[in-house]
Amino acid sequence: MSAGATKAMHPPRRARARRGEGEKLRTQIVDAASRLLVETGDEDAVSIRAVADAVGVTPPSIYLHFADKNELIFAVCERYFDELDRVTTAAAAEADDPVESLILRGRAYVKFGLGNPEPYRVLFMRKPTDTPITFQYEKIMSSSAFGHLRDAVAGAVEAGRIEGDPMLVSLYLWSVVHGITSLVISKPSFPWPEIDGLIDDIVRSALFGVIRRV
Amino acid sequence: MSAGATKAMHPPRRARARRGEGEKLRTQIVDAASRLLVETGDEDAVSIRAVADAVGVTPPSIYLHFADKNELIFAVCERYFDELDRVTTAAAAEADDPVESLILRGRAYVKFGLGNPEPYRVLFMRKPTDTPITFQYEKIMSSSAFGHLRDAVAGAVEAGRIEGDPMLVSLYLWSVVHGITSLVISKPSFPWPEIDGLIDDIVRSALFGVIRRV
DNA sequence: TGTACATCAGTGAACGCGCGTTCACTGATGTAC
DNA sequence: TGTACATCAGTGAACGCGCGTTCACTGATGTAC
Repeated sequence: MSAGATKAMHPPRRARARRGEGEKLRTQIVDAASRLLVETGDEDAVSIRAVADAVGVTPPSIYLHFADKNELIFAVCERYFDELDRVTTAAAAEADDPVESLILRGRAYVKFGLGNPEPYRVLFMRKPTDTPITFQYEKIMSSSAFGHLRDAVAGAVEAGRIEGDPMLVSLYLWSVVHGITSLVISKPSFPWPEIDGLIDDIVRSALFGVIRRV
Repeated sequence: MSAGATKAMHPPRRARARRGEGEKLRTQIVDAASRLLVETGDEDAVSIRAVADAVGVTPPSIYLHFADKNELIFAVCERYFDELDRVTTAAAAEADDPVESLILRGRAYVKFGLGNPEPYRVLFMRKPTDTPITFQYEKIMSSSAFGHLRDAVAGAVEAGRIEGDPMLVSLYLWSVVHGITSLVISKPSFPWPEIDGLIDDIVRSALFGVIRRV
């Protein structure tokens, strides 16, 4: 047994950035943290030490770019939040009909969550912390992704396809897609039916209801 | 400054149980853990040490009744899970009409969650752990509270008031109530409308849909 | 063209913390004789 | 009625762990003169 082989293998030390390129490390840190979050599927695995190790630097280097761990996690969140907005917007654009577009948007939301369960958990299922950062994050929440949903709903209401207050309907639809997403993430061993069919069924039920009309 | 006053005040040491009454401690431990969970609103605050302290015993005593921390948390979960089943069943019994009964059941579910946010989080928003215990818990999941919902939905379908597969409709309704409950718990700083009205609106939308019928 | 120097991009070692868990033990209490 | 003893219900002290964070430092690199 050769000495050192039993110890954890470190990736090669990262080459020091050239002068004026110190900001490169920041991006690499966020990259590594995102990768760790997805690969381990465990927020707790994204520790300062683990991230530093993944990048190939020492833990104190993280503090050259982030005031504390929260700020790093927040940077990771921001990325996935933007990505969620992108995929739902893209999906919604696939249909001209406002109702069909909402269905596509809902489906894309759930699929994003199930495809990125740990990021989704961090974004929407975590305990709210008491930092000002989190407050900003809440502001983001109420702008992009949710804002686009609200606009789409408002359009459907104006077109006479949906009835109700656009804000309330949007909160309702968000609840539905978040509900199934977070349940499947939290309870993978529950005997779920085939997932694509389930998503479709739920999104349609949300719009059309389940009451039998006589 | 009197010596000792600056240290954390310990509650009086618990009197040792009489012979044959060792099981009393078990109940007291679960009581204390539940209380801690609710009072601190933070699962992480429910540590072996904190629970032992709250009961008035030393940490190793916990291991006289629970194999590990997981088993203790599970005992606490079981309690709240039973309570959830109780309150939803009671609420549903308040109406004869099957649809109205479902509305009451849904409302009670959300109110239970918002009234016990940290227990609700532990029950339904946690990461699934890989212990056999958790598997049992999943079995419980599929029995009592969810089982009662499914029975109620099946009844409404048989009565011709609701259409669809009872299992799918139940999953759908669960998604809706879980969705709004968990969002409000996770995002308290989101600009929610008045909560009772919101719950009612969402539960009704879930049943009747939001599509305008021409 | 050469050299002193400020600056930048990090490093190495350590801090204190609270955690779950283990292990050998103790002292009160009921029971057998 | 008295005493030895097994059992029960705990205790006290310690273990190793990984964590976030801090602090004084180093060594390469570009720039001014």
